[in-house]
Amino acid sequence: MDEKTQAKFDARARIFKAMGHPTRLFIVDQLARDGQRCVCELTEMIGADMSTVSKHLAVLREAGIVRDEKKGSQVYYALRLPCVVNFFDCVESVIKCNAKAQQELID
Amino acid sequence: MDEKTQAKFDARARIFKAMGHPTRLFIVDQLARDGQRCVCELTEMIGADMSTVSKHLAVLREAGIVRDEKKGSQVYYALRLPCVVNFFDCVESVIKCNAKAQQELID
DNA sequence: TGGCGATTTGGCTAAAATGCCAAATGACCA
DNA sequence: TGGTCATTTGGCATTTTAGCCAAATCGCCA
Repeated sequence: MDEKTQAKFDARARIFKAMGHPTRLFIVDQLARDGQRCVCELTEMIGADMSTVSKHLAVLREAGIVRDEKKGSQVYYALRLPCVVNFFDCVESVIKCNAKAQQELID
Repeated sequence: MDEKTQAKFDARARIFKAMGHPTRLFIVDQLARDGQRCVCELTEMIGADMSTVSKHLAVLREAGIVRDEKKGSQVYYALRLPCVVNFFDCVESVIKCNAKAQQELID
């Protein structure tokens, strides 16, 4: 694999890696539904330490998946590109397909 | 986050995590193009140890993204659901959007 | 200005992911 | 059957991630 190809797949992988955590996917899902949420709202929904949620948000931000906007002392996050939601349909198909294959092993 | 929600996002995250590595994305891309490839072909394209490639393929297989088929002494891998390729369009948009934002910082 | 609430950052430990080598397994052919 | 090629598995060192606490920032209002 040449250097350019490597760089291309590195960049792509960074996006997937950023989505590859249940808490971060939950955040993406929430933002897709509600448009925007502040850190404290997300923290309450998730039920983890706020510093943990803040770090997850930083991962998403650094990957370019979300953007942040300060409003007074609060910081609101929103999806930068709504298309990331399209991922979920296919992911659900994979999960369904997995479940079906599991079932067939049992039958 | 209740237990059921947690499980749902765990399952989703597993798929993204499996795609979250440049070598594995390269494999997915190749399989999307060529339909199927054996381990030795992929190993040569990637230029890593065959055991490393085999382990990456195992990650994709366990996530349900690829399936394997033995043909004699070789093992061919293929995408289980072609829709995963749709991911790439949006990922490219995010990358383009990131590049644009970077550019604007410089200007 | 002092203090409070919201958020981020630093630091630390435990867990998971990577990638190589070496060894085991499996299929095939002489 | 012995040998060889393709693949997987085990083991190990190194790096990266995750999540908590404590401390530092930042904005705002009395």
